[in-house]
Amino acid sequence: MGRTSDAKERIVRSAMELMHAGGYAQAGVQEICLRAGVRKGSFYHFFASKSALALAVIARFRLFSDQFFDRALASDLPPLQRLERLFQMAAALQEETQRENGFVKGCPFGNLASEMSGHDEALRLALAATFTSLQHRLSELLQEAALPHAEEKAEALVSLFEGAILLAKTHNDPHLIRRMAPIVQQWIR
Amino acid sequence: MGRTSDAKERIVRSAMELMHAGGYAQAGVQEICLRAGVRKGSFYHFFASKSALALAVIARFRLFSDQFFDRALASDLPPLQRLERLFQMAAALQEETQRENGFVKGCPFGNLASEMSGHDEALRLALAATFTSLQHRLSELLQEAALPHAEEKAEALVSLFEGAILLAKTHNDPHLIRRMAPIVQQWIR
DNA sequence: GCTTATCATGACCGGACGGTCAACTAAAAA
DNA sequence: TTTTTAGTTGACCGTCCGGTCATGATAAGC
Repeated sequence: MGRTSDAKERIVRSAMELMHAGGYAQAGVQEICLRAGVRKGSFYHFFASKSALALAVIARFRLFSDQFFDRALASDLPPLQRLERLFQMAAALQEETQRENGFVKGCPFGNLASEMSGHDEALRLALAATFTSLQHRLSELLQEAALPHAEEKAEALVSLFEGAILLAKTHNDPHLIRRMAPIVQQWIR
Repeated sequence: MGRTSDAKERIVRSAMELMHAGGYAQAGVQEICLRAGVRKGSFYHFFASKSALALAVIARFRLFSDQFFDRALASDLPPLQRLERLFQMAAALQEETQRENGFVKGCPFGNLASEMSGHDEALRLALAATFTSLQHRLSELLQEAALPHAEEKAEALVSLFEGAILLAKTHNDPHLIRRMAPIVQQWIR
């Protein structure tokens, strides 16, 4: 019943772009609506608050990242080569955002985590779950490679991965992520 | 000539606390002044803008971090054990901030970098220089341990270090940083 | 003690912020 | 076709934002 609309979808897409590029605080509700072609009144028909939108944004980014990790870690290569492909693909992604925006946007989860996890518990938990998910995928990969202490090493790999993206953003040098690939190869054996 | 004052100092200290705990956007000029016991008019006597203050805050944090790295990497231990001490000390620091604030504050540089380096070039450069400084220290340490590819490995270690702190903040689990210590030992050899 | 440069004060600015609401429109279900 | 319900609109709210400025207080240098 009632009319249908893709406004909610447009709002989420708009918020994904703005929050990824400028962070949560920088992305104003007004600005998000403007880019989505939606009036602010409609925004609050779909979302109870800005932080509720952020939750939806994180969920949507996870769809992207899950597909990304599916491709990066696909079983068409030996485990350690998949790991290298993960870093190479992440580097390529950040190189692309640098070409388009002039600066490296970084990881949407890492960015929101450092900005929000101190004062929004719901967002913090959603972000933590995202990192845990990647950790589990990497842990399975390391187990497949018959490496000991897979869980702990996977945690370190996630740290290295997020840290490399953060440094790439800070130096505005996406190639930094690429330099991690051979080191990971060497370290993980 | 003219009167003297420690108001500028109080402002910087106040801003360090608030920006570390809540980030740049969350720390309002008003709130910073309130905690410093200074009226807002005085603030703009000492600082041209909020982002000028942030620059001073970063510089002041570097004094702290330089001392921190001096102690962590001091030559009273073999190189690799100094590296372990770095992670142990960082973990202890985040454990302390968690006890005091209820949540892990994370790295002041990493937090500001992910929030600001996309839209404030001066801050970005100050933050990048900070990471480069740590990288150089670690590179020298690795060279002292006669390890090849010291510069590249140092870059990876900085990534791992910052990433671990970011994950510790996201999971609100400072112990995560401690778990990196043995893995670094194993990886770096 | 007078001058002078520094610091302090508090009112004020325009605008942006997140959020609200009652009235209205339109499409799906009956 | 009528009802029902979801979606749309734009004006509006109070608050806080970073930033300004004229005026007044105070201590250092002479």
